[in-house]
Amino acid sequence: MRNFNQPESLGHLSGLSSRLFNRLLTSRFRQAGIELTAEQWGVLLTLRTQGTLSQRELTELLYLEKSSVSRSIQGLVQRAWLRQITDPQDSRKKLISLTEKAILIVEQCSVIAQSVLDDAQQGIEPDSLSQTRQQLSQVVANLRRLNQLGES
Amino acid sequence: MRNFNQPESLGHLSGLSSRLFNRLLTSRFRQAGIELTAEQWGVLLTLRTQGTLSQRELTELLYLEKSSVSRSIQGLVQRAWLRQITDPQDSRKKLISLTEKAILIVEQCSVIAQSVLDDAQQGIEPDSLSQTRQQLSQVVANLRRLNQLGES
DNA sequence: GTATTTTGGTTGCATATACAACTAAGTATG
DNA sequence: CATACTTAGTTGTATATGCAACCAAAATAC
Repeated sequence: MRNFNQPESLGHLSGLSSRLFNRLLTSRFRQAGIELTAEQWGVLLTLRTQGTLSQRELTELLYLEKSSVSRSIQGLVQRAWLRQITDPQDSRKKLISLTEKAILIVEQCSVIAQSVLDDAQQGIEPDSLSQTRQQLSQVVANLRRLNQLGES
Repeated sequence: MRNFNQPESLGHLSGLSSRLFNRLLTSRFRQAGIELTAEQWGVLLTLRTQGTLSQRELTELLYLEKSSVSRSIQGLVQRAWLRQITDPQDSRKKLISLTEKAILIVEQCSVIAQSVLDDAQQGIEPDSLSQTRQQLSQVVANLRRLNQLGES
């Protein structure tokens, strides 16, 4: 085992953190009467800030496989939170946008998401917090590059 | 939307980081001829450092639902990487331990996991890295507490 | 202008995860 | 001791995710 230390590794910590964030977020949505998973929330929020997007654009912004995005969208379309129309310019593309219903929900969910974030970051100095975000972004950038290398 | 900023939120960053870590880890395992997912690796490593554990103990260490652990173990037992024996003292409990085969694999995988970690952390000062780990641990602790509150 | 390649999406399949309902075994209460 | 409660695990169901194989439409090559 040498000096490999699981509980303190960034891989382990980020996984744990991600899972716990998602659990809390989903549970607070449910408390508010909104049946929405953390992942679906990510899709809705991205569309709210970016406007109409093709599925491919969503895969790049969320850094997910196209199949994952495809299925996530199927569910949200069924629940009438997303509209999916074929691009008249390019009939391969499907343009995804929020319905009016979803826009209202996103407003509510934003407040909840902010509360989760605030609660999770309790007791941490804003300065060191922004440094942490910066480091994590660097790690994410490194990993993106490394994952892409593997693909070629 | 006010000032809620998705791409920089810790929730989003940790999710992204976790997913990318797992992808890279799995892909390097595969390159080394080892069919092992990042999650299964977490189970094996925990057992390697902690020794024999009941499934309940594993759920606490990994902070997973008992059902997730149950299924993960089923797969690893089938592949003869884990032994699962009923506790003679308490026949509800199932004691899980690594097989000899798995111990050898864990050795190989430790090297790979360390390389992933090193590569991911490239370009970050060791000092700020340890600070980042500390902050993330604090966030995880906060989230654990908050999730538990919701349960009661 | 057809043939090939690339691109955008979907579907099949496997693992991961949570939650809820369930079973079996041990513990506690009267 | 019998009933109730608690604990350890499993199974059903739903979503999430990745990978590979596939389809259809667009772009490129010749």
